[in-house]
Parts: sequence; C-alpha cells; structure tokens
Amino acid sequence: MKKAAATRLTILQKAFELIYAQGYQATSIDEIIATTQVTKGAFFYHFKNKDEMGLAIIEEILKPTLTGSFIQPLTSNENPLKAIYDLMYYLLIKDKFLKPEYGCPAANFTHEMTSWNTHFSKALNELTGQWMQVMTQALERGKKQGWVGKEVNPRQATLFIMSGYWGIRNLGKLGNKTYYTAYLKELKRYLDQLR
Amino acid sequence: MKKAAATRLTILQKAFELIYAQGYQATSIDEIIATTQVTKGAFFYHFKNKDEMGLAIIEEILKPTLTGSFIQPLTSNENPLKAIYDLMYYLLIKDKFLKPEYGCPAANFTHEMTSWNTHFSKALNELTGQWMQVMTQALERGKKQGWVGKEVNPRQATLFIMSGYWGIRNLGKLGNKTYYTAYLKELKRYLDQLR
DNA sequence: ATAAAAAAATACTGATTAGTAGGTTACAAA
DNA sequence: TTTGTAACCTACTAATCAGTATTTTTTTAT
Repeated sequence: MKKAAATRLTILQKAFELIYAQGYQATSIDEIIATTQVTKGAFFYHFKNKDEMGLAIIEEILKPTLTGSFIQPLTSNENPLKAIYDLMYYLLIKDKFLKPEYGCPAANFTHEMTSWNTHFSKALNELTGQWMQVMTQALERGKKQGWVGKEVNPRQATLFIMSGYWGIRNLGKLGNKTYYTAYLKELKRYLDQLR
Repeated sequence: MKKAAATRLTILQKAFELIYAQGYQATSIDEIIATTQVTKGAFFYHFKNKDEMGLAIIEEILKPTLTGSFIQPLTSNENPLKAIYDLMYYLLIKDKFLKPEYGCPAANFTHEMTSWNTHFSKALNELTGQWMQVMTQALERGKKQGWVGKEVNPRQATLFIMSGYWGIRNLGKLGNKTYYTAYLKELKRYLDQLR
C-alpha cells in the first residue's frame, strides 16, 4: 500500500514538472514514464487515462500548493493591501519553483485545456475561485478595520489584481524579467490608491 | 500568381481560426487541409513545415490586426486614459471576433509556444512590444497635455494595464462573462487615479 | 507458508502525426 | 503551338501517440 502510493506520487510530481515546462499536450505518457523510470503498465494501473492523471495533478498537486502558498498568506489579520503586495512579490521574485519562462501552472492549464475539456475547466474554476474568494474576504476584512477605503469594491478589486497577476506571468515569458519589477511597482501604486 | 496567393491566404485564415479555438499543437495539418479543401501537396508547397505556417500567421494575420484594432485607436490626440478605456471596452465587449471562451490569440500563442520555440517568442515579443510602445507614447503625450498626472510612469502603467488585459482574457475563459464587466469597472477606477 | 490480490513489467496495437516522393495540371512566355 | 515552371494532387512513410492484453513479480491476509 505504501510503495504504490509512492510511485503514484512520483508520476504526478514528475508529470507536473514536465507539463509545467512543456504544456500538457506536448508532454507524452512515454516521456513521463521515461523520466520516472515507471513502466507503462504501472502508469495505467494508477490512472485509467492521461486526462485522469491531469485532473489528479490539479487536485493533488496544484490545489494543495495553492492552499499553502497562495491562500494562507491572505488569511492573516494584518493590512490586506500589504499582504497582497507581499504575496505577489514572493510569487514573482522570491519563489524559486515558479519560473518566469514557464509562467503560472494554473494559468497554463487554463489556457491549454479550457476550450476542449470541461472537467479541467471545472477543476480550474474551483482553484481560481478559491483564491479569489480568500482575497475578496481579506479586502472586506480590511475595509472593516480601516485599512481599505470604503468605496472599494472587494470582489472587483480582487478580479483586477488577479488579472494582473495572470497577465504578467504570461507576459513575463516573453523574455524580459524586468517586467516583473516594473509590474510590482505599479501594483504598489494601485494598492496604495485603495487607501 | 493571384490564385496561389489566394489559397495561401485561405490556409492562413482558416488555420488561424482553428488554432485560435483549439490551440496550435491541437490543430493538425490534416484538419487544416480538410477544412480548407486544400490538399497536402498544396499546403507544403506554400509552407515548408507547420511552424513556418505558424510564424506566417503571426506576421501576416496577427500583426496587421494588431495594427488596425489595437494600435490605431491609441494614436489619436484625445485623452489617452479615455482612449485606453474605450479600447479595452471595445476589445472585451464589442468585438465579435474575439470570443471570451477562446481568449486572446496573441496571449494563447505566447502561452503555448514561448517556452520551446524561440522564433515564436521573437515574433510575439515584437507584437506585444509594438502595442506597449504605442500605449506608452500615448500616456507620455497625455502627461504633456495635462491629461495624465506628472508622477505617472508611462512604461510602468502600460505594463500594468497590459498585464490586466492579458490576464482577464485568460480568466474570462473560465466561464463567467461577468468577469469582463467587473474588470472594466475597476480598470476605470485605476485609470481615473492616473489623473 | 500459501493463496489471493495488488502492483508492475513487457510487448503489442491501431490511430494519428508531420512530412515526402513523384506525378499531374494550369498557365505563362517564346 | 511548344515548353518551362508554378501550383497542385495522390499515395505513401516513419515516427509517435494513447491505450491494451498478457504475463510476471510483489505484497498482503490467512
């Protein structure tokens, strides 16, 4: 029971890395099993097809990561505007797993899968929805505590901030890493204007 | 000489539509020639391989469109903040060619190709660079004319705005079209704060 | 220890992929 | 009208793809 769970996890992790760097469709099962040293029989024992593996990656790799790195920092009781900026700074500059040239895993998935696979859309919608909800709540809390201006619409602002993050992650692929720092400066400006 | 140019253009246009809806890798040459009624021999007479066709789409379809719809509206001498908002409103709401569920063609290409094909990166970088340059210039002009605050950094603001646009185009794929209107409202707020 | 079931290995299939080889038609200039 | 070439067509290939059938090994329960 333990060894099996380990190989399953190995497949998911290695596959995730490959997909993050190359895209879902460009990553073949043959390539996954070659880099994991797992045979095809073992692969299809754990996943009945490629898409089921893709969904498992979202559920078992992406979602826990999101909860840890993207959501928890927004649940504190400090100034949400500061928390949001710090989070973005961390994600764009500090985090050594997310690479500019590969963009954002969730955004990549969304881009690639949404138009043809509704299961993926649903799973990804939950993913982003969760993040947006937490950020919205943080801004609402900030309003009550006086950190955030009364005229601010939390849901609207959240959407705006998230759009910016998704966009800069994609734009950042086009080479210039200075994009990130310039983006962050303007993000700070924008956040300051929310009071 | 004329018939040939016509078939070439047909291929590019139909292929663009398919790729816009499905992605580059998911669109096979066989599918392209099936929908265009062009034979494989004709296809490979006009393009020496699939990637060359992809680059031709960027150069001959995407770039001219960009110039017409994305750039020209920013070259007027009116308030650039209004011009930017109107442009975004047009692109997100009015334009009937760009569909929410398919996102932005240029962003899609970037997402899918950048990490593994440097030729595409270069072409796409030119594309976005051109748009950013024009928007930056519009904001600089606006500063001189008093439309835009003196403390505003045009390049920085442009990057921020473009990030938002690319991001909302991608987020918009996840179903809810109300994302667009909420985004536009907050964009207005942001633009107003640039004076 | 042994039977049963779980996990993994091997070797394959049929479909699809990008691309090619070689021939045919259409059209221009001479 | 002939001839050369641009444009196009048909039929194929080799590689790769996701997925399967069958067998073997490993683990677990008794």
